Amino acid sequence: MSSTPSRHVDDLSVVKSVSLASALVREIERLILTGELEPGSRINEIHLANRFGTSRGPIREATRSLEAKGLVEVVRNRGVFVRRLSTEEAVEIYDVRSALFGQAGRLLAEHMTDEILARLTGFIAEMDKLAESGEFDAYYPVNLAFHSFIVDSAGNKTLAAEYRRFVDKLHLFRARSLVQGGGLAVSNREHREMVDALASGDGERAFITHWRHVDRAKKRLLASIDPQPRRLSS
Amino acid sequence: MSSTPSRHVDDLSVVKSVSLASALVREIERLILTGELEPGSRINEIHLANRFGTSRGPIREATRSLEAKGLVEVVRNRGVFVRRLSTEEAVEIYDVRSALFGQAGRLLAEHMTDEILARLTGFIAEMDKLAESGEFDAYYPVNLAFHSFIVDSAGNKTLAAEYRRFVDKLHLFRARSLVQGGGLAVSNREHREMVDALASGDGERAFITHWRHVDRAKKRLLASIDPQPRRLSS
DNA sequence: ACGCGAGATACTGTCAACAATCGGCGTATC
DNA sequence: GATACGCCGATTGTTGACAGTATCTCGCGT
Repeated sequence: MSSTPSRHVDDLSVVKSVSLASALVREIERLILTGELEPGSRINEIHLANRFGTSRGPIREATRSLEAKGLVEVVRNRGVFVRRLSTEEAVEIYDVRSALFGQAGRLLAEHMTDEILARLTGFIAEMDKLAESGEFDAYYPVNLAFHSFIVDSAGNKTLAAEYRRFVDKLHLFRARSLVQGGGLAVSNREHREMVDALASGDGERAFITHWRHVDRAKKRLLASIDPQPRRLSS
Repeated sequence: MSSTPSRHVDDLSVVKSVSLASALVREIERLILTGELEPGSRINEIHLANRFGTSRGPIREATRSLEAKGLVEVVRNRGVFVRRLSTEEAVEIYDVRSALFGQAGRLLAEHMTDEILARLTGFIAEMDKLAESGEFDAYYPVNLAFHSFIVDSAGNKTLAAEYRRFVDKLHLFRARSLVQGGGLAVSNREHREMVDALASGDGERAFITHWRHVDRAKKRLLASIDPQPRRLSS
């Protein structure tokens, strides 16, 4: 419980330029995404208020904000609960994500630069190295950065924000490890196809490769969750 | 579709099953989308509280929710303002919308039924009739219903909700009429292409027709706003 | 022992009051 | 006459208190 005494303290006293509620949104969001507040668990307003040294007002504003973002669920007279994603919802999110990511690929392909291409190939080389040496823990963050870089470079802030929101939301799925894993070497082959398409400047081709990359991740998730329900196991 | 736009009173007394703030979100959202609260205007908490007969607390919760939805903007110590969309943002939203709508078309194509096809062709026939007889005012709502029906039938609630959110958000664009108009007869020709693709069950083809339909609307918007295209292709 | 209902409890929903901050307006000064 | 300064009203930020509701506990009856 009492871990990570690093630089993240539950103290918002320095905050003045931005509303207290806004800062609380970020903090509570962090608690949720790091798993400190587990999906399904209830959020106690008084506890949080004490923890952050504020009253319940700003806490309530923050939770309503998180509700609109889809991270928590508010039940009248019962409280707010950290949202728990069903398999169906996770799959739905994958379909939204593939659409957005494909579009990002299309947009990026239409205004590529040499510098962007260099960055992209750099990511791939790094991931190749990590995959070969078996440093799986280090692979995932680079993979994430690679995807983020593509979305951020597409030149559509709205699209980028939405994509990021759905990636965050996937953390609420029970089997988080499943959405993180994925082929590695297989995945990086797909990455190469994506970058090739981007380099060609063909928006349509870029869309397909990017869309398919996420769609395959969805299929892997489905396969690992629903393993041919033939018979009830012992 | 539980909206009864005819008789709307600023009274929420009947509400008990759902939180007051949630009801306020809907009400304020309505005020914004109907244009009663114009983009750029400031929302006075006390005025709203008096209007709805509540205190400022629930109003604040509602506005924070709307902030997360992207309908309003909160400036510390200054208040909340109805969001005003720049041309760039409107274009960005079109790119998000086309991605989502294309994906909806793909999903729908993959599980079409005769009944859905009948409904779709019904919409098109009705729009044809209205376009010919020049009833432009009646055309737009049917057009909207047609698109909504597609997105709702795709079988992905998350996708549908997001699509709807962005369509709503486009109402915050200064030249609302521009996003409503659009070829009519031209538009309905595209509609026919979309339905043909859906009927064929070819997801890829459905995606392209649906994506292109929204993308063309974006191009029309760009053309009418920026009369000299910097670079033209396609 | 077990089900059931009244009371206790803990929490959320809402409110009114207090504190802090911003913008406007008048005035003084150069 | 123009500009800088400071006061004041208006509005937001935050808080603590009160009311209503769901859940839990415990005693009672069978």
